[in-house]
Amino acid sequence: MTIITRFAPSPTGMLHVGNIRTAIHNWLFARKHGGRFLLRIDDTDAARSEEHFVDAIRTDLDWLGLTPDGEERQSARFTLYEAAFERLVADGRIYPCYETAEELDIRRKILLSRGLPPVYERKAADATVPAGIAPHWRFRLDHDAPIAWDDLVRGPQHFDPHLLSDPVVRRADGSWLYMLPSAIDDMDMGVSHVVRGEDHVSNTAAQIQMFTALGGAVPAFAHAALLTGNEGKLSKRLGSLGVEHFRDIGIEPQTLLAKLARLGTSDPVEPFVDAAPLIASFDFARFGRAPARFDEGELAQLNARIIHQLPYAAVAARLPTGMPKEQDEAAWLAIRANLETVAQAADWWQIMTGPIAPAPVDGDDRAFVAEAAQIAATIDWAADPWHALTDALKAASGRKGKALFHPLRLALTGREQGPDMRALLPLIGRDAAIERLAAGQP
RNA sequence: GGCCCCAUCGUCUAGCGGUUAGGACGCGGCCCUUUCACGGCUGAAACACGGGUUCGAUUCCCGUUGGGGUCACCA
Repeated sequence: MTIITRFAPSPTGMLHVGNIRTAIHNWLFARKHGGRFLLRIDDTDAARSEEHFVDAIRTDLDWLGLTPDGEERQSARFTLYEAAFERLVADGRIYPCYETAEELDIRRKILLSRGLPPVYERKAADATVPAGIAPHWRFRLDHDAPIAWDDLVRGPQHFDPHLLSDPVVRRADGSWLYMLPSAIDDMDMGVSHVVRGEDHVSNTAAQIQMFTALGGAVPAFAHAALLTGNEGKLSKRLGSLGVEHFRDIGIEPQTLLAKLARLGTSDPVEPFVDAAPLIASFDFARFGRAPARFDEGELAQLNARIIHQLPYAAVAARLPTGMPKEQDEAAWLAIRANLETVAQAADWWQIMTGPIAPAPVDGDDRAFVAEAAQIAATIDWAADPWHALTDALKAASGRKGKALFHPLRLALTGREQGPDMRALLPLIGRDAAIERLAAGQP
């Protein structure tokens, strides 16, 4: 059996952390089993769907490296829904309703205030049908068919249909609601595994009866526990954190992938630059059933660890210019361990290519730095100028340790700390180095 | 309120009756390093509470408390 998963966002907003995690789960599961990962744009709600969100979704998935193996759009599949709808109406599984939204709302509140589950109450078969009102339509749940499935994350699940409302599947104006088209599409697209968040479990209960009523096979389900914010609550912030935000603060796609693939599982979050180990270890059996906390601080630290490993090829296009081409890679390798974001490379690039502001060298060190400038002009710059320079200076000045190297670093880079000078000095270059040392006083 | 999940270090978790309660991230210390970072080693750090069951409960059962989800003409 071919594994087919789908990610089905509705283009009513940007993708956020929760969405992205669901997409990652679907992608990982399909990849692991050599299956197909499909993107389905759930845009049945014409009023709220916007085309630029569709583009944004594609762009975000692309940035994350979650390339879909196919794409569908619900707005292009209405005839399919129409046919199924008519069949279900003929079978008596879909029936017209005439209550107004206000009516239903009041009824719900009454039920709730009496401590009862706010479930939709069907009208008697002989109830009077109001004239001149276009009906909306509900799917009739089979109250005599207990609902059960073996969830890949949650284990055996059971639902009593009496506790569920007959879901509204179509509005009075003919527009579709999520529930039925989703089930139809999952069948039609051959989706074998529906992977989504825990907030969908009760939908699954109703949709299982739809699959059956439609005469199709019921797919497997995996409902992952949701994410919470730092405070342990499902924060609004979490819902607004999108790919764009992460990209803006310098988070790499690999970081998001590594974090979201493992958060809430029993596998440790590790700084994988490559997705292969994430794919190999992906298993719903390792998912916890309790909500997991998404922490931006932890994400930033993971990001740094990933950047420290990023090969030159992965960042070359984003690096600043100004470095001789043959030294570009060496420059990246020299500084990457000191970065938290790739954008910070610009600071070190400036230091390597100049110009830099004259460093505030202590009065005591000025003569020493001046001496360094003279020696720098005499050493061999081809091999290891840093050692050549410091060795010569050690002999000439008698200085050693911090007193020896600290004034040099300061004069050469303008900073107290940074990458290994041995790697940095050749990249700064002979002339610039001598100049900076000579100008070692403000 | 009904129904459904869940409850172990700060965080993510392993544990499936008898364990020095393990790992990862973070944190502290040490080492490496002529700085910082990286890396290596090491340390501190947890079974929500109350009843049962049992020779023995972190583990099984019930309850309490707490957290999450859901009960839309949103997805």
